[in-house]
Amino acid sequence: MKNKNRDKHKRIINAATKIFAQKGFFQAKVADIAKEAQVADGTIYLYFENKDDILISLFEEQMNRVLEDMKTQVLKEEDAVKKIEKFAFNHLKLVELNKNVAEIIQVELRQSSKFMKEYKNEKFHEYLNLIGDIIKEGQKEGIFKEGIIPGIAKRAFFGALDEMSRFWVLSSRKKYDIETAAKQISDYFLTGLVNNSHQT
Amino acid sequence: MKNKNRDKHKRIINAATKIFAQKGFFQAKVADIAKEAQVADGTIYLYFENKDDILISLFEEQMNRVLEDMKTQVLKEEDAVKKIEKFAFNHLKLVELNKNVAEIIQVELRQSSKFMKEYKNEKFHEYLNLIGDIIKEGQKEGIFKEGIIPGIAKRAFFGALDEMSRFWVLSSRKKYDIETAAKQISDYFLTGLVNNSHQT
Amino acid sequence: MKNKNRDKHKRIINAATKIFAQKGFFQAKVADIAKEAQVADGTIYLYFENKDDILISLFEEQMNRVLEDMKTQVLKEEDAVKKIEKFAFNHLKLVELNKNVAEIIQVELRQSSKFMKEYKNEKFHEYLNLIGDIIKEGQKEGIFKEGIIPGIAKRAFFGALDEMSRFWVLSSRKKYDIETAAKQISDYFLTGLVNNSHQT
Amino acid sequence: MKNKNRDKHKRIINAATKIFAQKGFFQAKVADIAKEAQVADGTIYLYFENKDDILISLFEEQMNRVLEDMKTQVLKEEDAVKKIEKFAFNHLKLVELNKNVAEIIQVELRQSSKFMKEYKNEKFHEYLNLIGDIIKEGQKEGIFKEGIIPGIAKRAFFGALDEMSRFWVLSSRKKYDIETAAKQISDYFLTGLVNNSHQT
DNA sequence: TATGAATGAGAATTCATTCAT
DNA sequence: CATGAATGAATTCTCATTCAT
Repeated sequence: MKNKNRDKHKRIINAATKIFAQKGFFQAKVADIAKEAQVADGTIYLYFENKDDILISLFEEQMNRVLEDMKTQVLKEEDAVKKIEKFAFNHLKLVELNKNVAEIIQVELRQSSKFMKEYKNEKFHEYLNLIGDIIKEGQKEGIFKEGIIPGIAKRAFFGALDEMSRFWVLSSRKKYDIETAAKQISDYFLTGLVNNSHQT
Repeated sequence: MKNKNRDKHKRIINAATKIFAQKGFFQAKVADIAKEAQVADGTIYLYFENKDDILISLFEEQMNRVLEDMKTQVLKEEDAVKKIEKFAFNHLKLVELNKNVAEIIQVELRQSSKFMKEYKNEKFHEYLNLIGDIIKEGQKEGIFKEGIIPGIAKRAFFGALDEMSRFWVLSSRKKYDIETAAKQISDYFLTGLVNNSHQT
Repeated sequence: MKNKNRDKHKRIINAATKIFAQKGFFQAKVADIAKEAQVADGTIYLYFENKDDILISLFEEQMNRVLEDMKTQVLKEEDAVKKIEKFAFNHLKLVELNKNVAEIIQVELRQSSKFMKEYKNEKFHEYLNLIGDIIKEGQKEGIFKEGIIPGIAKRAFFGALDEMSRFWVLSSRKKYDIETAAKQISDYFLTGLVNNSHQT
Repeated sequence: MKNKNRDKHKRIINAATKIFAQKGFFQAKVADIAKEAQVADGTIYLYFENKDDILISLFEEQMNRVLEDMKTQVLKEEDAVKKIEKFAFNHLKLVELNKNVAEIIQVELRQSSKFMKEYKNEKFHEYLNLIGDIIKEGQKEGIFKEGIIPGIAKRAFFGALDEMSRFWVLSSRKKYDIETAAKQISDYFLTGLVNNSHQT
């Protein structure tokens, strides 16, 4: 019984993930999701309050998974530099493995402040703070410059990765492979664009 | 007559900018825009094909302005490093001055691939390429590392600035001032987070 | 312009009157009303907030008419006895002339306390009070017994007439004619059933 | 087993009585009734054909009780005058004791002709005929005027009582007590409003 | 050109009823 | 007999777009 419930809930979430990614929240019809999940339209409402609730639940659940994944991976690394590199690689990897989820989070999450005023996206902040914590740790260890403001740096780093993923998500084929992109981006942040050996 | 036309067109674009920023594209009603622009609902359709067209035109026109602005500003600087710094500052400045425009570009532009399949967002690519060109120029001059892939770096830099603006746009009050944020972000990209004087 | 608006408003009210009377409020579809009124479904919502609002407006407007009618008629009579008789006749006459309106007021009005909690049916109370006033007047003139409680008597009299109309409204053909019914009912109330010449 | 069945049937009827009275037939959900009766939604359909059938059964059963009650009480009285008085008092008493039943009969019964075309409300006519019989009896005995048409008078009397009950049922508190109201109403019908000692 | 009343297709949601367990 | 999860038909209301004035 519990299993079947779980199963249907999951089927709906998965269907919604696919449909929302395909069409976007507003253009996705509840009927589309039901069809994809192979349940009746009404069944959706046994598991979710309304259309908004599907999106919110989807966020929560997927973000939970992503968060766990990332935490585990990052903790494996010892120093802050490695952690940053790992984060970059992992983020892009996760995006590749969950294109639909990524697309929704990228595209629809941004609207959250519009259509779900009360919904505070805590999971997202947790995710951002993983970066913030690495930076603070790096500063404590003297590896990262003192002047860096973690609240800005975490966003900058996330934004860089995010824009890269968007590029992938929205274009059909990848121009650069994950390893390259991750290495490039973490390198920019770690050592900068400027050529140190160059003398002006 | 031509003037009057221009005037009404502009009034509608401005109204749409405000309304779209406020409610998002899908939740903004054409009637809302008409009201804000102080024209009749039907009048909108004398100047625009349909609702989508309002959004597209808005992008084009606003992006044109932004592009011109940015080009002029960046050209004033001599070397690539200064140009990067200027770009960062200017971008955030523009966001502050055109909160509504920024919000639309941030939130709604992302959906563009969804609801306007055929619309290729060239202006945005031009904007991105401003960064790409600075980087290439820097590389040519030997200031920037050779290994940097401009196609990736331009996105990373834009993404960093963009995430910062989103933070501003979506939160009501700014935690960091523009100068600080711009300096921080361009510094990350120019010289990295890593403390060079630190010996491991 | 004003005329056309009035016209459509009226057409919708009339259509609603017919449809509500035929099927009852809950089983009447807005689409039915629109069809009957020969307007598009959406047009209804230019003139009324929602389905409830149609019913409420209908009440208000029809009751206004009925109230005016009745006031004028009753005022023509001089003494309370004649007024009571006139009221009875007029009430039944109005019911006959506006079968649909009567049916709605009879059948649907009763539910008002259920689905429109906030709607205070003042018109109906005004109507009831027309009877109450006649009774008080009769008492003041010494024609009616002092012990009569107008608050009860007005309801009793109205109830008697109303039940009679319900009988007519719900059955297809009238068993008794209006004059007879009105005379009978007002006689019951004026002089009672008891045969005074009879000696126990 | 039979007992248990009866019990569940009764529980459902009682629950339905409460819920219908509270919300009205159309706004009452079968699930509400099931919950109130502490049975599963599906169980209802083991005892009743459908939602309509619940209402019809409810009428039948409750009206049977009311009818029996009233017959017994009225038969105790000897003459027609007393019987009328008794009927009035009893009716109002029954309404008070079974507010929910009264509310349903008052509000929902009126719609019966709409949603259950084939359902002929015989019990109600039996109830009405109790009054009719008293009147005929009174006429036979010479107590009541010959000119009175029982078919009209029974409705008038019932309507008067019914309107009074509606007033009670729909308002939260009673303004007049039962004895007063019953006495007033039966007096109106027995001896009329007109003051016989008054000389015009 | 400008208007805004009218249109009607479209979508979310509800809930009586069924049926596998 | 009892359950309650699942169904899907049905209905209200919205809003982009049109068109007569």
